[in-house]
Amino acid sequence: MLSTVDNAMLSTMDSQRGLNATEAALLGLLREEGPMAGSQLAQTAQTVIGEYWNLTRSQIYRELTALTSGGFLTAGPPDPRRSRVYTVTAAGEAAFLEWLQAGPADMTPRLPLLITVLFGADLPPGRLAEILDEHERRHRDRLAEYRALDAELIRIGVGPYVRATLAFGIRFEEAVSRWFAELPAEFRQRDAGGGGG
Amino acid sequence: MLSTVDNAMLSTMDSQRGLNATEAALLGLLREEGPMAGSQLAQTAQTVIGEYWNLTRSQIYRELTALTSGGFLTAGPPDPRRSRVYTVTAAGEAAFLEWLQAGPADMTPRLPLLITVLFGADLPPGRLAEILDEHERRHRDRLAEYRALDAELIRIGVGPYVRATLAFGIRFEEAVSRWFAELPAEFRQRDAGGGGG
DNA sequence: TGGTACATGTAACATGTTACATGATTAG
DNA sequence: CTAATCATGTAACATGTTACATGTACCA
Repeated sequence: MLSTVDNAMLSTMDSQRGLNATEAALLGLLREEGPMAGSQLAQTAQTVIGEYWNLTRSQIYRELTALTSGGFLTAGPPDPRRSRVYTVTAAGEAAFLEWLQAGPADMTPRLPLLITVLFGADLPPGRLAEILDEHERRHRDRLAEYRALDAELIRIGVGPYVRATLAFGIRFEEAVSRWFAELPAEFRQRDAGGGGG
Repeated sequence: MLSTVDNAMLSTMDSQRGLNATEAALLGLLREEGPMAGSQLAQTAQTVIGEYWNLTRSQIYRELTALTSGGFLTAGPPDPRRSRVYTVTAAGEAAFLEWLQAGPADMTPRLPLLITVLFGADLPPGRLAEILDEHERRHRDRLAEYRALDAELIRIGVGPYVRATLAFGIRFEEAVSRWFAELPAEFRQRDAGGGGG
């Protein structure tokens, strides 16, 4: 046996495994924006990648702990509110760059709305139209937000990489809007009579 | 105490909780296509909803077990390969219709490619172009498949609900293609010199 | 100085993914 | 009849989500 490290120890501080996309994103943000605490990172992540990468505060805290015990981060001393500032280590930087270099996975689609549409014939009259209207409104609002944000990003002279990710959001929402507009008219028929009974 | 049912019992056969989108989809498919075994259902699901709802065989088996113990399905006797045919019960049908009526959740985006693009400046020269080319190719292929499939669905006279879900896929892939085409030219620059080590 | 609302972090739970075990079919 | 391969199902693990506990700052 060359190594004296046992399995129990490895399970606590497994430094060797690759990152997942969430961990990579957090390391990348910490590296770029500088050291910060969990709650700040949560806010930053929501702003910067929230549009296309869903994550929760809880998840961030867990990942910070795991990344620290893996040697990818160091944690500063806790302040009065027991929050600590995390800093990317050399190993963390290497792991991040390795993840980046390896290339992203394919996306795994999750569109509950399309499940509803697929079984739309099983809905009572008018209900599908309600659902579609509601979702169409949300997407229209989001498209407007994205466009406003894009104008703002251009104004303050932000770089092409951030703008490219926002451009994706815009093209996506445009496609969704078009899809809504092209749906068969019968999908959008409200329950005309108010159906007594 | 009005009820004599204790907690241990509820944890085994909790019939009351609502469905998630995966369970609803499985019930809907079983209801529409008729009773079938786990492996058949896995194939059917992949074909019918795989485009916009990612799921694995394992997940299907687990959900079938859970739905059965919840009273939403009944399982037939096992055949030589210990596969059983599952049938939707009245309670299962009610739960499915209830999920459908309540309306779908918003989608939670997960686009690893955009994480890579965001940090694209940290990649070695040419690597981002490679990654983009690879993903663009995959999406172009998928768009072609969807279009062929759409023509086929029209030919065999399939209903408007299924075609609406496919239409979403087509509009989405068109948007993705357009986004790729509009990316700044510098993102697509391959490593020209071959960079001597 | 007490109380209320909010911020922060934690732990339990639900879901999704990967890796394995088992047995049946088929080729030799 | 035996071995290899494939189909099917199971169980362990990783990740994501929800609900809770703790304490701090602000306000009366």
